[in-house]
Amino acid sequence: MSSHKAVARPCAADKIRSSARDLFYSQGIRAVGVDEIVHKAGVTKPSLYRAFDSKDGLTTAYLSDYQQEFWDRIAVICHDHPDNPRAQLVAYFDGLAWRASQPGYRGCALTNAIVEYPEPEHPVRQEAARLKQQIREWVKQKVCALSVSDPDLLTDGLILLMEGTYGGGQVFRAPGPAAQVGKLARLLLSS
Amino acid sequence: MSSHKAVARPCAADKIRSSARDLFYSQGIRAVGVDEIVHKAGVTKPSLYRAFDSKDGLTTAYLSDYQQEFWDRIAVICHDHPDNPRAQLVAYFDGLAWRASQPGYRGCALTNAIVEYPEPEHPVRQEAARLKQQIREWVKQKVCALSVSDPDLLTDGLILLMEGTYGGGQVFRAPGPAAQVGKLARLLLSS
DNA sequence: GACCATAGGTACCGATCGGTAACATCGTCA
DNA sequence: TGACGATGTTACCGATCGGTACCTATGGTC
Repeated sequence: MSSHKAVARPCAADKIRSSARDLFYSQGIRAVGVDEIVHKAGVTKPSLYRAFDSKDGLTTAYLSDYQQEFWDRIAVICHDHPDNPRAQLVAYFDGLAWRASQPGYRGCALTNAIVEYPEPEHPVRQEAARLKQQIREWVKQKVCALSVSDPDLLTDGLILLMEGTYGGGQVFRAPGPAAQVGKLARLLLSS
Repeated sequence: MSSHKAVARPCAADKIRSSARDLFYSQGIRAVGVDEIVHKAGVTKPSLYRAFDSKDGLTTAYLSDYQQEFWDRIAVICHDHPDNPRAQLVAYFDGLAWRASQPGYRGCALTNAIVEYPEPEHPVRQEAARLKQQIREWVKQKVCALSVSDPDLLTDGLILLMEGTYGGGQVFRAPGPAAQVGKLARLLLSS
């Protein structure tokens, strides 16, 4: 990647990505203007449009960055529980329950983006849906390694628990139903 | 209410509420301008601002209308399954699974509004959160009438399944995990 | 018919939006 | 030194946003 040099002196594009990541996640995509993004990043608007072709282009980059954070968490979990898909799934849901109980939790950036961009042909929505499908397939793969009676139903149940936490974590004040998602995932996994 | 006369000659406010309901739900609140709303309603902008003090005021009215549709569905279900809270819950989740599998499904208007308006003090968000709390209490009340071992955990599980269906129904193409929410609710109810 | 409240229509406002043109400045490396 | 690529500066564009002033038409009451 481009991390060992970029950390020392982050270029404008990186500062913009970081600024957009924080603002888009906490305030929503449509609610944040490009002026606010470049101001927080300490750069100017032409720098944004030199690195990204449009606000939509920056938004898809934001979704990609957010998804990378997901895979980073998964990598840590898989490292902590090697060759134990059940423990990996449980660890993810325990971490999710914790994050969803923190102040400022705003759910999943991909789901939120799909809510904000309902048009099926919109590039932001298509990218978010594509990345979501990858998550679904990761869960399905882990469930299939469990040799349960109905892996498809269990996968669907875990996905609904995840999405429910993304939504319920924003909707209800802590401690909300999202705090119990670890227990509920265990319940589903053992039935 | 104001239905028996309003149907014969719907006043401007009613036409605006109906137009806003369709546009806000299908395209999102921030994505729809007041010009589009009044154009679809066949009225003009001053009529909107005579009936509502602002777009936010119209939006909270939209959320209230949407919530009423929820209570109407609940009323039908309770009429179909009197004195049987378990059957009432199951019937709701079966209906939800069906709706979430229809084309154009966009989840819950209240949850979507909270995603679109993350600021805690925003009146739209506060109204949506207030109405959501009513739903949570309805579920809790039904679950408590069931005399199960851990009613709080079951309530949280059912809420997460609901919210998961709202999100997952938009994110994944049919047939997605949302289609299984009826089975999964039964599974949770019998454990 | 005189009167009045309510609703609709036309035209417009200032602010903000995403996006761009043209030019100055800086650091790096040959 | 000189050339170059990346960034900063300033000013601007057309479109769209939420919201409003002003006038006219309508319907009911006395």
